[in-house]
Amino acid sequence: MKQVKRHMAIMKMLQQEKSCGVVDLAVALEVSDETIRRDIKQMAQTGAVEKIHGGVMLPHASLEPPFLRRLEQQRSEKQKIAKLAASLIRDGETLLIDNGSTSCYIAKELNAHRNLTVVTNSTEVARDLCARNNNRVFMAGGEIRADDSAAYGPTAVNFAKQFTTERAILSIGAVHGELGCLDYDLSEAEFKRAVIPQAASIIMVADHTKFNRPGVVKVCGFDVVDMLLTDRLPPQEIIDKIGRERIHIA
Amino acid sequence: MKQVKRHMAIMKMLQQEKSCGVVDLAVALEVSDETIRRDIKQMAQTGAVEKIHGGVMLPHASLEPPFLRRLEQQRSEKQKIAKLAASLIRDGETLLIDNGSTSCYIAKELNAHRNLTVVTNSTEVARDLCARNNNRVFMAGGEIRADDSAAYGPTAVNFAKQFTTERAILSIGAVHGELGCLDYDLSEAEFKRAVIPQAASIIMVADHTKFNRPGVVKVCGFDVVDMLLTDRLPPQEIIDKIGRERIHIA
DNA sequence: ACATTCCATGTGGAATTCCACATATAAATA
DNA sequence: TATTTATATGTGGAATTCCACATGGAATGT
Repeated sequence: MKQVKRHMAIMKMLQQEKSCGVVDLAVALEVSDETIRRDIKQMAQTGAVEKIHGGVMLPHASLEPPFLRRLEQQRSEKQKIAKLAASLIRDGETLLIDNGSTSCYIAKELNAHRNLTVVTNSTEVARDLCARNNNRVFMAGGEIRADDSAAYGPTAVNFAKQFTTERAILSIGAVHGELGCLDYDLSEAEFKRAVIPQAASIIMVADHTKFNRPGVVKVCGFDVVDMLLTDRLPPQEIIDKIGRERIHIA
Repeated sequence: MKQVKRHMAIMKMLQQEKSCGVVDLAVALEVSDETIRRDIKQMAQTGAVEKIHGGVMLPHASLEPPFLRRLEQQRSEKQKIAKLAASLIRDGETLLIDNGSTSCYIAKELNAHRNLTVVTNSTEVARDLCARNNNRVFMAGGEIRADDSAAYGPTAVNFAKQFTTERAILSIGAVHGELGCLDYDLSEAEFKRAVIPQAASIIMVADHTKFNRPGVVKVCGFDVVDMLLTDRLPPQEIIDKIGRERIHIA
């Protein structure tokens, strides 16, 4: 069984059992204890699970399983994209970062940057960045969604609209050759639409599984996208619409 | 050397070294390895430090050392007060919880409660409670202070003023027989003053070290306090002012 | 097709952690 | 004061984790 499959399997088992032993997992997935330990180590680094002596458990007081699962999907691709994003950002910039699994990785990759000014609706991003390197963090208020512990709705939108930033980094749910940038959730889409005019440069981040997926809510066309950060070259029609020079492969 | 002293010593050493080995600590503090491990275990439960194989380190992306230190001071007292607070709260209540070390413990103790509606300016409290048991959490936005990752200022105040709750649970910095309830920070005091009229019942939480301390900013008199939760009986003049029946000892 | 490189996995020994029990010290009670 | 109770600390053995190295297989390049 492949590594990625195992990680998903471990996540699934954790939702039923809330904690699993290393030996049990090794037997169930037919690999050595040590391999399970290495799996666990990687997953713990991203915060998807928490290590305990002799096994794993879901993180103590943290995000809901659906979000944790999204965090694990295409993890290595998202981490590569995050590294690329971090390399584009210089110390002292002003950023708007919305909520999304890739955004969480970006926040972690920005751990060496200094004097950033960050506007976000994600408690994850806020907590990661505010305690570091003289950054300033402005967090949008509102009702915190249990799913991903981020704020949406008019309060969050109005808060974010106060700011003008050099860049906005947006995790997009789907990129479609005909329809442009789409999302699955209305609140998320509305938040993105509201902040797009506030940033001088729009950076979309999306791993390759987002290409030509069936999205639900339109966020924007390709014309507003200044950069698309991804892990593979998208289908030709998307390249034509965005322009090859604006697409950066991690 | 006493347990509490050791914990503080470990915190201090961590700020210089960022990670310490169990054996090194055991030698330095002249106790057995196992004792250090037990210390570490307790401290890790509160989130003050993070366990690693063979030692401890500061939590990956978390609060600043000053707040972590406050979290460790009078830990067992604060935990007792938190348990008492949790026992007073019933499922389904609406609460306002401000930021403070005791508040963080209260949020953790509320892990079994269901259907709570919580208004807070603390990302710690918000994250702890939003992912649990069908709670609804409303987080105040604004600039996030690096020290304790909570929001203060007019944005946070105006947000909180929208709500009316059954109880407000406030961590108070100092309780003075003459002056009433005081705080050390103007922003914190202003936030508390703003939310006091919004709650039907005001619960102050303060461990015994807060009694007759020299506070800086006045928050309110004793007349608005419906309950004082603490770990020891305060000096007589405070008892007279608040009324014995309103003081609850954990 | 072959060689090379890279990454995932398995293995054994050393270090570390956990657990149960014994002992010592402090706090509470009669 | 003496007795009890609770809490903190030390000890030894079993289980667990880490680390370095060896092996196998997949991807890449020539």
